[in-house]
Amino acid sequence: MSETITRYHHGNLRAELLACAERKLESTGVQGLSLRELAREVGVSHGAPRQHFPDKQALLDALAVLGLQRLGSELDAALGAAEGDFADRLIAFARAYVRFATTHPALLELMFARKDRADAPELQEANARAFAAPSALIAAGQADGEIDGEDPDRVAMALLATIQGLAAVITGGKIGDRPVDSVVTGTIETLLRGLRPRPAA
Amino acid sequence: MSETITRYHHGNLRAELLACAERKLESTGVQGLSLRELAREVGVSHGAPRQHFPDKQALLDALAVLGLQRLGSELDAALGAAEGDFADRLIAFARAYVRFATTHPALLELMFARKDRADAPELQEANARAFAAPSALIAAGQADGEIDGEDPDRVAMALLATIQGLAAVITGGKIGDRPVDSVVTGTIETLLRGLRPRPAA
DNA sequence: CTAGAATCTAGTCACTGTCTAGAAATGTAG
DNA sequence: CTACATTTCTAGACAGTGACTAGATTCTAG
Repeated sequence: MSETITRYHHGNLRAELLACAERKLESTGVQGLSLRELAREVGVSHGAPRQHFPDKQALLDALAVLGLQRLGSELDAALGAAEGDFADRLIAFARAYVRFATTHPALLELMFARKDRADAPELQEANARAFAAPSALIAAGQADGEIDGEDPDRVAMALLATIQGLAAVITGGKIGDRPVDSVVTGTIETLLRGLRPRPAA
Repeated sequence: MSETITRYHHGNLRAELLACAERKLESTGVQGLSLRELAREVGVSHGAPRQHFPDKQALLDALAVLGLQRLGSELDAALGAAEGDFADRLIAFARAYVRFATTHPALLELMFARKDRADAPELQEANARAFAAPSALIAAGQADGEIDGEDPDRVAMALLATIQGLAAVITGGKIGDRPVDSVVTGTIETLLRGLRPRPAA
């Protein structure tokens, strides 16, 4: 912004690398992300990124953490602004999640890429933090009797799985020309109807 | 087996490359798949694979097609052996799908690699063929009134999305120590309960 | 038997991620 | 202000990769 002068010490290489990487990620995918090209675009030698990320995977992990933080913020905002009953709030959450998934598909892929990754605790922590509000919402719904009891977090898992699957189907382009929001709303309503306790069979 | 003699012409390089690639895929993931290493393991020069696959992506596409064919076979077998009512058959399908997804996670990732890939029509054809039987099952369920009408293939999409999401959640390791089959069964039953037409609200 | 096509080898190129040594800038006592 | 230590960046090197090319070898029609 204010300083276009190329100093020897860049100043905030780490942040700019991450920003540039995220920009590139959405356009070229994970495959087309090169540390050297990144360094070139930021205007720094090819070995410079190593000072801030010991590994390419470290850069990707940092990107994933950033993505989880942003996703968490958007989910929090959506749930904070949501009004109405339990179903309305749950649908608001689903919509926000799907919106993020369709807006940043490559980032999402990165965020949920590797399975265990026990070597990256900060990733799991960021993950838990991002889904704190939705988890609380579902727990509250169960406490209020909006959801059939049984195994409490098994139904939570079913809900999250469905929303995740919706996002995957939509980003996969298998939705055709249907409006996204109505598909998401309809699916969640259907699932909720099956989850709601019913007086008699 | 019968011929360990290394002839100049390998005989069936293409098939063996695919087999070796699929073996490697499950152990190292897509990232750790190298054309040169593949050629080395099969005992052939590094340029040989190019005769059968003009591109690395072509090799990956062929792998995906093979995977879709195998998935289709397993789904057909599961649905063919399934007995009982609509719900039982649908659950059989879901279980077979999840079993495949958990057994070959890297292959599945390849099969549904998020891209339009309009340049690979054989992939889309293989995809349609693999899901022919499940689609027919769902359509039959709708025709028999087992499923609430509305938009016919919107509910089909919801079902597929849920199953796909279940597979993603399970391969992601977020299932804990719960038994896979009961989670799958429970989720599908819940979803079906919501889909079934009910007399009154 | 003999062209011609199919198949494989070997060499090359640009590119990548990682590693190393050292230069340049910054920070910190004295 | 000076001298030293640390951080940050540069530059060069290395093995490995995917892609391309020319040419050797084998198979297969005619």
